[in-house]
Amino acid sequence: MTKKINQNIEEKIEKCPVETALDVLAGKWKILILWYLRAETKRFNELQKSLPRTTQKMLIQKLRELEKDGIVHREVYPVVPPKVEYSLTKYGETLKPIIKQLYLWGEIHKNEHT
Amino acid sequence: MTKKINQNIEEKIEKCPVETALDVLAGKWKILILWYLRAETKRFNELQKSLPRTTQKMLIQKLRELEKDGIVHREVYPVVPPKVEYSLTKYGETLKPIIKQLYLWGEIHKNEHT
DNA sequence: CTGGATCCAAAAAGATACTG
DNA sequence: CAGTATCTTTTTGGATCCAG
Repeated sequence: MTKKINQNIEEKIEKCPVETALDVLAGKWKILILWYLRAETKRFNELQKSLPRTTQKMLIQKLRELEKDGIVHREVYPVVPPKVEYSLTKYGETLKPIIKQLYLWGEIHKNEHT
Repeated sequence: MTKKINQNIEEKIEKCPVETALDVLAGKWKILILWYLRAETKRFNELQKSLPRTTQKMLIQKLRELEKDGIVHREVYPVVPPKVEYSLTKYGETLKPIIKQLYLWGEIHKNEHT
């Protein structure tokens, strides 16, 4: 236990802050998921429609990782048919400026990039 | 009727600007490479030292991709021993605000992230 | 029907040895 | 010093099946 903690501390010391952010955001589709959750809570199938190029499996997988990292909140309603809503946590909200910069860049350069 | 159909088509066809940015930045280590090139030209082995947790192969592979996308410039000096320098292009410089936001976020949250 | 799990193939990333 | 070549591991993609 102590060994593991020390390992983590060591890693953190030499780790660049940019890498800290990437630890949370790396992984395909994650940033895009946050983008679509930026303003509102969404049901699972709404997210699926927003991300037509991903698969159900990947979406679930990435949502679980984001949930684990405390970025996304998952609310299950015990109803029939099933209903699950996803939203940003307070912590997740702090990522918005990053997403916004990505959006701004994309807006400007979308025509240059085939 | 027609209106609704058009709306749906638009939504499906149009790519979100965030995705445009991710097209260029996705891929492990890419953003970190840009971070280390943000202020200065670096030789290949300097980059390797800056990114101790990546492998030579990945570094080369990602540098090639960034070069292909016009973000990084590769300058080869025909000397012995070989010397290759990497730097941001003008286009690459436009990504700096994104990197800066990632840095700022990491600075603030590096201690919260277990 | 919605949300999720499982199996298998493909692609990306990692480790390591070798070269001009 | 700056790469290649090759092999193993991890991540992602697709299809299909399951529970309520």
